[in-house]
Amino acid sequence: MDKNIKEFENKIILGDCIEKLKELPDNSVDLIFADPPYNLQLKNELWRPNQTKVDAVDDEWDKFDSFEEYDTFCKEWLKECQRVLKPTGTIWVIGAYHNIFRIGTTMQNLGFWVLNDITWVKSNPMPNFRGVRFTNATETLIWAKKNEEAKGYTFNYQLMKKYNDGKQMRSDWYIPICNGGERLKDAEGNKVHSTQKPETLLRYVILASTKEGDIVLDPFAGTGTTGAVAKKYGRKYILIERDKGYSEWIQKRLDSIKDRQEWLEEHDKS
Amino acid sequence: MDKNIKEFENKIILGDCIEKLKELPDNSVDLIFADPPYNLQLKNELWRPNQTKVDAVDDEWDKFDSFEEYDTFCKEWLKECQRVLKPTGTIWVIGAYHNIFRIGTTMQNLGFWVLNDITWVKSNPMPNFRGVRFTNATETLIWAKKNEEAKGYTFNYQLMKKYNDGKQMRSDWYIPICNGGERLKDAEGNKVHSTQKPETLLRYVILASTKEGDIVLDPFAGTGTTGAVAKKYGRKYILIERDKGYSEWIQKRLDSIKDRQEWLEEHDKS
DNA sequence: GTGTAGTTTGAATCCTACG
DNA sequence: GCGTAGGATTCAAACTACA
Repeated sequence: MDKNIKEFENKIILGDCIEKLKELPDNSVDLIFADPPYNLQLKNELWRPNQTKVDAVDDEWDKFDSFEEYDTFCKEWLKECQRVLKPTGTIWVIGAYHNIFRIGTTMQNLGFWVLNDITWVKSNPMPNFRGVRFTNATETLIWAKKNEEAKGYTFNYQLMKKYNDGKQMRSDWYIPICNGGERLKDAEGNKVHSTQKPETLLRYVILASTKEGDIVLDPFAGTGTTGAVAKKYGRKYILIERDKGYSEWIQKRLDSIKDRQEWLEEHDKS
Repeated sequence: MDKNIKEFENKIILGDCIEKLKELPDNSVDLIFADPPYNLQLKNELWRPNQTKVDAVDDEWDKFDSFEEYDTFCKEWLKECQRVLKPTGTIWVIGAYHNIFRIGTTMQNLGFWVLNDITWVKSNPMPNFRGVRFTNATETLIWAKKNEEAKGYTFNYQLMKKYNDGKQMRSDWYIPICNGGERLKDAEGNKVHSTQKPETLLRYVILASTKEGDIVLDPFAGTGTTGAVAKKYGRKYILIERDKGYSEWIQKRLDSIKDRQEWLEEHDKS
C-alpha cells in the first residue's frame, strides 16, 4: 500500500480497469479522460461485477437488468476516478446516447460537478443508410470537477481562445472522425480498434485542462490516443487497458513518438 | 373516465402537468414535445464585465430540493406521457446538462427507445463572462419512441432532406435563440417567459415527426410555441400549462395565428 | 427611408486570495 | 468556517438613436 504515483507515471498498465484504479493513490492525478465501452453485447463478459453467476440465456436478461449492471459498472470505475483525482483536477468522459445519460446521472449522483457538456460534431459522420433517423453526427463529452466545492481547476482560457480565432471557445467542437494515416491498421489492413478517437479531440481536451508536466490518466486506453497526445505535449500519462493486444499496439504507438523534451531540443538545433 | 381524445383537441388545459396528463386516454397522441424545468440550481449573481447583472432564471417553477425530487417528478410525467403516446408516436424532450442526463436515464429505465439525441447548436449563445468554462452553446433534445417494439413511427426523411439542401438531415441543428419580434414581451417590455423556445426549433420537430392532422401534446406549454407551430402547419395541439398568466398569453398568441386551412385558402386566391 | 454607431441582452450550475 | 478586497472578464443579434 501507500504507493507513490511516480511508480505509475508513463506506464501502460495491463489489467481490469476497476482493479487497477484501486491501486492508485488518492488525489494523485490532474486529468482523467475516459472512453468507456458501451456495447451491450459485451455485457456478460464486461460489467458483471460478480462473475459467479451469469445467466446462460440472454433473453432472461431484461433491459432493466442490463442497464442496472451497466450502471453498477460505471459507478464503480467512476468512484475510483473521483478518489484518484486531485481536488484541482478534472475529468472528461465521452459517450453517445446509448450510455452518456446513464454516465452523466451516475457522475452527478457521485457528486462530480459538471462544468460543461461538450458536443463533438463530426464533420464526416457515418450516414443513416435506412433513412429512418437523423444522421448521428455527434458524441458528447462531460467535463466535470471532483465535487462542487473543488477549486483551482485548470482551464487554459486564453490558449483556447487563441485557437478559436481570438474568440472564446464554445462547447461545440468540429472535428473529423479518426481516419487516414492516423487510424491504426493491422497487417491485413483492418482497423485495430473500432472506436479509435482522433488526436485532435484529445488535443483540445489536454491543452484546455492541463499544464505541462501534469499527470493524465486514461482507464480505458484502447489504442492509446490519450497517451500519444499527452506525450507529444509534455504531459505524463497513466494508461490502463485490459486487452493485451491493444496494450501492445499502444506500446508501439508511444515508442514511435518523440517526447516533448526531445522534440524541443531538436527544434532548437535547427 | 373513458374520455375521448377529441374533447382535448386544440385546447389549452390549465393545471398541473401530471394531474392533467392522467385525464388523457391511453394511446391517443401522435407526438409529445416536452420542455420541462431544467433544475438549474443557480446560486449566485452573475455580472457582466461591464458591471450589468445577468437576468437569471429564478422562477419558482424551476426550484427542486434535490436530484431525487427532480427524478421522481420526471418519472411521473414521463410515465404518463408513455401511456398517452400511440405506439406509432414519438416523444421529444429538451434539456441542458443540468437535467438531460437524468431525463435520458429515466426515459431508458421506463422503456422508451431512443432514436436520436439532437444537439441544438445556438448561433448566438450567452458567452461565459468569467472565462472559466467553455461557452455553453448547446441544448440537447432526446427523440424516442414508446418502446423498443413499437413500429411505424413517422419520420419525414425526404422532407427533412429537402430542407437540408438535398443532404440527409443530421443530428446537429443550427438555430438562433428566440429573440427579436418572436420573443413575447409584456407591456413594460419585459420578456413574458424566461425560456421561450424558437419556432424554428419546433418546426424541425413537428415537420420531421408528424403528418398533417396529427395530435401534438405539450405538457409544459410555457408561451405555447408548440401550439403555434402546430396550428401553422395543420396539426392539432393539446397544451398543458399550470400558470394562468402563461396560459392567457398562449391564448392570445394562438388567436393571432391563422390556421392552415385558412392560410391555404388565402394563398390560393392570390 | 437609409446607413452607421452605440446599447442591450440571452436556460449560467461563471473567481481567488487573504484575514 | 466566513467576509471582503482585488482583479480579470463577453459574442451575436436585435434594437435605438441619430445623422
